[in-house]
Amino acid sequence: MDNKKILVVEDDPNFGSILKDYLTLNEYDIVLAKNGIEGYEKFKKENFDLCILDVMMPYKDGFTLAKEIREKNDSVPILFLTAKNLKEDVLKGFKLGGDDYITKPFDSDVLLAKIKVFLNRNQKPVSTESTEFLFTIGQFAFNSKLRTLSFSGGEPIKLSPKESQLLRLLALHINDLLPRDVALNKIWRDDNYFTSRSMDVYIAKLRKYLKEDTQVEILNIHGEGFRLVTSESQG
Amino acid sequence: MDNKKILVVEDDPNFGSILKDYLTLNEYDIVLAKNGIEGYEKFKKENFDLCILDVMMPYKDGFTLAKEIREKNDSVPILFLTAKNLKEDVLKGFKLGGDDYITKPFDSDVLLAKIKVFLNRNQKPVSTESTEFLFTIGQFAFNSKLRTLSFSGGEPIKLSPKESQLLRLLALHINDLLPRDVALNKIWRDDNYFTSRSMDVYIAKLRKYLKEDTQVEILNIHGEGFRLVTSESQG
DNA sequence: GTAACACTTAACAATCCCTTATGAAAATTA
DNA sequence: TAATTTTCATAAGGGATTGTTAAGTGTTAC
Repeated sequence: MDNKKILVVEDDPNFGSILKDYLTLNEYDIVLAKNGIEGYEKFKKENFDLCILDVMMPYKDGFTLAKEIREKNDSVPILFLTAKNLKEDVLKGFKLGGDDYITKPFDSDVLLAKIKVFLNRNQKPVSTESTEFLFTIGQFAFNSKLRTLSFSGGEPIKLSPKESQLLRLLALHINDLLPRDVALNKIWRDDNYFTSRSMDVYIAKLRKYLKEDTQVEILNIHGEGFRLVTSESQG
Repeated sequence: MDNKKILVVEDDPNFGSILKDYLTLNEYDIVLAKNGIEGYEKFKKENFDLCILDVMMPYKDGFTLAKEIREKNDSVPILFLTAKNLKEDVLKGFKLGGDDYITKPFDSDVLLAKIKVFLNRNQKPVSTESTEFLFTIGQFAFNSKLRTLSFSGGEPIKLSPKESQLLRLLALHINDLLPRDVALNKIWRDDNYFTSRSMDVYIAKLRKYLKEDTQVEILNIHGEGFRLVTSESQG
C-alpha cells in the first residue's frame, strides 16, 4: 500500500526536518519546502493528499500559498501551523479554505490524529478511479489493482505485488522501451546490482505467465531495458 | 437548500440555549439535548449533518455518546466541546471517531468556521447513508442494520456488530478490493498489528458463515486487503 | 452472581513474496 | 576467437502476511 503524500511548508529548517522525520516515521511520504514559493512549485509538480503550511514565512506566507493551492485544487485538505493564536488569523485561514489550525508548540500525537481525520475524510469514492488499472495485453486482461491476469476470459491467476507493478509499467510503455533504471527506481526504489538481478527474476516470471499467448512477449534490449510487444507490431 | 441539521448535546442549560440561539441565527437547525442519554435518543430519531458534544456531562459523557453514535453512523462529523484541554482527552476524542476538539471558552466565529469545514467535507446527502443496509450476496440476504444473514430464504443467523460492519464494507466493495487500512480505519478506528489480526479473525468468521454458498468467497489480496466475490465474476 | 456474548490476544500452521545464489546462454567488446 | 558483460531460468532460504482455532478479558442481560 502506498503511503499518503504530504506537503510540508516550513521555513524553520530545524523544525521542518524534525517534523519531516517524525511524519516519515509514521508512514507518510513527506515533501518538505522551505518557503511559500518553493512550496507552490512542489505542489504543482505532484499530487498530495494533504498540505501542512506554516503561516509565518518570508517571501510568501502560508495564507497566500493556501489561496494559490485552492485555486489549483479545491479539495486537498490544508492544515495551518503557527505560533500565533489570534482569532483573526484563525478565521482568515478558514476563509481561505484551510481545514484546521494547529498552534505551536503543539503535541505531535494531536497532529497525527488530525492528519488521520482529514486523510480519511478525503477518501475518493471508488468510481472516480476509473480504469487506470485495467489493461489489455494481447488476449490477456490485466487488472493491476486486483493483481489478476486472465487469458481470453479464463480463470484469472494472481500476481504478486512486484509482478503486478512490473507488468503495469511494461503495459504503460507497451511496444516501447521500458528502461531498466526507470523500472528499478519506480518499483525497487534503488538501482544496483541486486535489484537489477531481482528484476530479471520478475521478467522471467512474467514471461512464463504470458507464454500462453504466442503473440505477446517481453523482449530485452541489451543494456537498455525491456519491451512488452504484442502481435505483429514488433518493428 | 434546507438548513443543515446539528445535534447539540450540552448539560449547562444557559450555555446550551445561547449556543442554540446563536447557531439558529446562522441558519442551522439545532436540536438540543441536555445529556448523553437524551442526546442518543434524539440522534436515533433523526438524521443529523453534524454533532457537537460536550465532554463533561452527568450520566453519560460525550465520549461514551460519541462511541454510540459512531456505532450507528460512521460518517457524521463529531465535534467535542470541553473546558479541558488535556492531551489524553483530545486523543481519546479522536480515537472514538471525533473529528475535532474545541475548548471552552471558545470564540463563536471559530466554532462557526469549523462547523462549515466539516459540513462541506461531508457532502453526501443525509439520505444515502441510511438506506444502504440491504445487500444481496450470492444466495444470501444480508441486513446490516438488523445484523441478520439468511441463506436462500432460510432462517437468518445473527451477526455481531463487528461481523456486520465488516461484511457491510465488503459488500459495498463487492467484487472489488476492500483495502485493509480502509476497513481498519472505518471499523476499528486504528491501524496496527493487533487490530489487523483482529480483522483476520473476523474474516475467518465471515468465511465460515458464507461457506454455505459455494459461489461466494472472500479472497485475500496479499498485503492489500480482501475481496468479496460472487460466482464467476472474478475477472 | 453467573451465563451469554463480543471482542481481543495468543499460538502455530500455511502461504506468499522477495531476494540471493547458481550456472548457463546470449550479446558485446577486444 | 576469446574475454567480458549482460541476461536467462530455476531453485533455495528466510521474512512477512494470513488462516484458523482457542484462550483470555470485559461487558451485558437475566
